Amino acid sequence: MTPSSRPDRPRLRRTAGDRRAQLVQIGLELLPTTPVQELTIDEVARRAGISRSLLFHYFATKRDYYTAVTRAAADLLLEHLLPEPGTSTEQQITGMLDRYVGWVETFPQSHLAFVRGAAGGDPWVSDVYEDTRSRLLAVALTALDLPDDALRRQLVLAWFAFTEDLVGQWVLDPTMARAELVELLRAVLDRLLQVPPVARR
Amino acid sequence: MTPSSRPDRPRLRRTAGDRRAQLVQIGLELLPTTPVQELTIDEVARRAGISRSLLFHYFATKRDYYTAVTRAAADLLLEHLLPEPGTSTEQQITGMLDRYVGWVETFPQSHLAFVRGAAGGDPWVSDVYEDTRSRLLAVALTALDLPDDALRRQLVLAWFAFTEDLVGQWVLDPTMARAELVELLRAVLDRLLQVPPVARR
DNA sequence: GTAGCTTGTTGAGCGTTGCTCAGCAAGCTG
DNA sequence: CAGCTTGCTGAGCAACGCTCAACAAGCTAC
Repeated sequence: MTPSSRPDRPRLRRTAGDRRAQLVQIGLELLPTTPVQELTIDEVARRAGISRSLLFHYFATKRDYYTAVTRAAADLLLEHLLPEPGTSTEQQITGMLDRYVGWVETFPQSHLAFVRGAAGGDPWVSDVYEDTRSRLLAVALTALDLPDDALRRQLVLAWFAFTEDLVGQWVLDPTMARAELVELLRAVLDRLLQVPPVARR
Repeated sequence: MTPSSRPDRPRLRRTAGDRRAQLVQIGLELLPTTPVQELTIDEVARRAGISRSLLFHYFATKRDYYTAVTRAAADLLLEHLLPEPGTSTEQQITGMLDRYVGWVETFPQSHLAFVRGAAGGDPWVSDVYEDTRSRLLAVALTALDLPDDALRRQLVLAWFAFTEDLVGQWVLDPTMARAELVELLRAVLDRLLQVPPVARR
């Protein structure tokens, strides 16, 4: 394109950590527009201004690469959702919910790509997704101050799926105010946790 | 491998319809073990005993092919779930739920592959998934004899996600009797449809 | 300063896979 | 058996994941 833009600059080296971080960062930027598994090594290498080979120096396999990218995305989300430890149960839960909705509102594409891509096809990536869900579950159970028997775990996880889906739809077609959405989700979880007696009679 | 198994049989021709059906069928058989997008044309052609080229005669693109396969899988599921028109509302809903759980119990792999693959990466395949959900929604709303305002649609769709997730977990770790699971899901839907006032105050 | 080492980096190239295209041949019709 | 339709194939191209031997940037030691 611009042939004289960088005629023969003296090829600079980065530290291993820098390069890795840069490559993952590029992956994160590509995630919203590209289904995870369709990231092409060529494209990433081109953006980073390096050769394909170098990418394979840092990530043995394409899978390794986009698994790392997915994990990074998951970590970002998780970090964003974590409640401040000091506050009350109610505030922690509502806060997480609210931040989650905000996140989806801010990066709808990104979030869709993550949820879908992560849940999709590749077992490796699914593992990252499962793991993230599981960590979130632990946080939620702690915040709710609930024991984590198998049934309750299942219910809360399924409620995650409910929430993910509803928020995803709501972003596309806001049928209510944002605060109401959060309140609704909170109410559903509340009622849900009162249901379990069904399984115990 | 077995060099004399079919030495020079006189190459038989199938009708276009037959061939298409056979190819889709092969795709359906491969679905449980293979993430949709990882179906390789070579493998399918090999199983069908035809050349790669022929597959492209019927499906212009690999995407076209596995979209067709996914749609076929979705149709199978839908057909299996459809309620008998004569029966009562309650029986229709419970029946669908029961058949759904049975389906997931019978083909856990297959179902997982469908849900994940369908929700995953590729927009084309996601469309099939969305479409199936939407058709199921119409059936459910009719069975429940509910008006389909936007909010209710969103809630029932989100409940689908809840159900999908919970049943998926339950199959891996049956925390209750099957009948109880169905009853629980039914109860959750019921309470959910009583919540909407939240959005209307 | 320069020899020497570590290690970030590259280019050439191989196998697989999605896809194209020109042409062959099965099986019908007259 | 001529002629037509159309199911079907093989050769081959481009893109992509991945390998490997070798180059060179930038540090340390003398």
